[in-house]
Amino acid sequence: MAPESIKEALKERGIRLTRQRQILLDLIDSSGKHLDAEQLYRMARERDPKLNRVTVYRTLKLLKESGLVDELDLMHYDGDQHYYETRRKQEHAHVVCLSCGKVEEFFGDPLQKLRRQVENTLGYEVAIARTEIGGYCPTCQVTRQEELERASQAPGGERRRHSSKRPTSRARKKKK
Amino acid sequence: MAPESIKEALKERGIRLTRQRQILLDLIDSSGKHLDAEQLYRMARERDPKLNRVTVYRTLKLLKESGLVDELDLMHYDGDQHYYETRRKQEHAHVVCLSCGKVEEFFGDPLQKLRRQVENTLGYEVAIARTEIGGYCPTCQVTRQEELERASQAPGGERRRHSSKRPTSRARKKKK
DNA sequence: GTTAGTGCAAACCTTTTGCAGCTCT
DNA sequence: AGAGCTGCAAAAGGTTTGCACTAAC
Repeated sequence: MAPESIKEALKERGIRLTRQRQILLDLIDSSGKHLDAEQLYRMARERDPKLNRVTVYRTLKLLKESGLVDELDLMHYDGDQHYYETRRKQEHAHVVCLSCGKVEEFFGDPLQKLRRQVENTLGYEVAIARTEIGGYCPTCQVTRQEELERASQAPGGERRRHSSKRPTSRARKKKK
Repeated sequence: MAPESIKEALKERGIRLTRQRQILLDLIDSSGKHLDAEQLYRMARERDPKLNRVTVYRTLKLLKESGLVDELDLMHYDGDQHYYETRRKQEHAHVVCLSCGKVEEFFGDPLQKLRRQVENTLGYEVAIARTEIGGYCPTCQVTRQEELERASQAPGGERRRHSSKRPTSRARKKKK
């Protein structure tokens, strides 16, 4: 959605287009990435150091409720925060690599079919559909394969193979 | 998945089957509903008043990492907590009514196709797929229609129509 | 007897709320 | 002028962590 039409949409709803909201709208719309509230807050503060974290949350809530942005979880790969993107023409799924965290988007007819089938078979009026897929990207599949081999060769390396997990989100957070 | 095979799977991994875990496993597996950590905790305490909330979280984390249960958000309809269900044979989507909170499950080939296409076109090894759909169930569609009509007839009832939102999760929480 | 798991208290991260003051229209 | 919005401080909700003790293998 073009920045202009977003702003139009807000005006139409009697929602004021304040300086803070313009900054946030710009950031979400132009970044092209999936930003969470904290990242958005940091970026916004570069343009207006007075802008408060609370305003970020309030704006996001507003945009979400107005259907202008979509809220994502991205499989909680990096913690329990939410990510945001402007709602685009085409429905798409988000594919997250559980090993390196890369996020890719998938467009394809199964998504449209899914929506239609839910409407037809369950009689729902679908407002929003979110599909998130966790897996391993081509690059990380190789790495993982090597790790598994190494583990099975190591002495006593059979039990508890699932404990070779990456640090938790909290742990990673602190390191930053 | 039958309780027995879950327990087998754990034993295989060298994970101890403690009294607390048996209780929780039983609850998740037999309830048939989508329970969150807090509900699970309350129910577990009825069987063992000493069982701690932390144990619930730790057990859920363990089961999730072992791929024995799936974690859901259910569109955050009722807050930001997570819900759990034992991983079943058939992949399915969760359809949440944004008005009454009812949750239905949808099985259908678009889900399998989606998975296959992501694997083929992006080259990912898919580990977990989660599709959540928010919408309005047949019953609530009627109610909603009436509300919209009433609103458009009411004096000055045009602007800010999106503010006719239900109370936030936090607000609802307090009422309980 | 080890090692893994538990309970308790305290911390943590993310998000929301109350309220006084500011600002768009 | 007046509703709407912001900032600040404080709280809340959900979840995790550190550590001493206990229980499963």
